[in-house]
Amino acid sequence: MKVKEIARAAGVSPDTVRFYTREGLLNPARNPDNNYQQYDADDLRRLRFARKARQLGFSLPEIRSILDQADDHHSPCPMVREVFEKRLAEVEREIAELQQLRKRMKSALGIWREMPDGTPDGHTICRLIEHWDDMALATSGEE
Amino acid sequence: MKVKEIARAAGVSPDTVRFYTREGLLNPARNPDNNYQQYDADDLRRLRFARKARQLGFSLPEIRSILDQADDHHSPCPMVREVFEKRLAEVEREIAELQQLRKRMKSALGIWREMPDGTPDGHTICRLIEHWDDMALATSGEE
DNA sequence: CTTTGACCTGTGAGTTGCTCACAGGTTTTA
DNA sequence: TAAAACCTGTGAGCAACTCACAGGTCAAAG
Repeated sequence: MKVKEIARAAGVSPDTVRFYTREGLLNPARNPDNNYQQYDADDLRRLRFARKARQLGFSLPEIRSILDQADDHHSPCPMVREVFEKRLAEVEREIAELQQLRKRMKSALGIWREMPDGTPDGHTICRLIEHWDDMALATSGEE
Repeated sequence: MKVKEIARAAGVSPDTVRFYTREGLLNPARNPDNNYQQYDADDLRRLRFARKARQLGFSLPEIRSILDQADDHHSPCPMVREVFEKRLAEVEREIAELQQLRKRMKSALGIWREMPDGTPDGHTICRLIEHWDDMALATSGEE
């Protein structure tokens, strides 16, 4: 398979395929005639795995190390579980944060809507953001 | 106020203050003696506004234009409301996505825990990610 | 047989919102 | 008076791509 073909098969852009190749996640062979990259079914599996892992929040270095360990045929990935659980906790934190944010935004919008003139204009909103002083919200505990 | 002072007053790092200054969000005067930046109360208000707006998801260019318009004393920000509502929709989409993700992750973890050997190891998880084929999940509709 | 168009190659830069590092000037403190 | 702590501007680094560029290759059409 050439770049475009594997890209299509995995549902990503050719640029992404090239990028992953650069980053060492994919190790295609070469066509000696024209020096084109030649991906095989295993590359496709790796690529698909990578995409799924990305969706779960794994970073490219993490994915690469998982893939590399799997390649070495010895204990595939003892760190994966840990990362997975860490990621889950992170996702939950993100959700909580966003829900807080949504609540604030909606209530602001509600307040604005109830205001004398009906729909609030940008002017009003500017002032409200400016005086939005009860906004402690997830800024302190960044990592 | 000098950099460190305003930074502290707004709860950000001096680097951020400098960055915002570079980007034109803050227009401090200069101490002619030593060429140090001199921020005043207005800068502090701008900075605080900027931080709050950032937390609401406004981009720096957006914030700058809001601030600039407010400076010009003419109609401060008619686009703000629109951006605000767009942002709210986005937040809700993100929440939905993350909740989907969490559901998947938890159910996977649940399945793994129920498995014969009790706690799943990395090995198992690798395979499961690999075969996680029902994962259509918010990948298609990126923007 | 040549030309067009679609594909391939590698590399380098742009994106966002900071953060960090560097080299040197200034001010404060001991 | 010398060290520590601050200030200055600038340039690079981060993540995960995406896009652009200049040039090589290939299939089919004229």
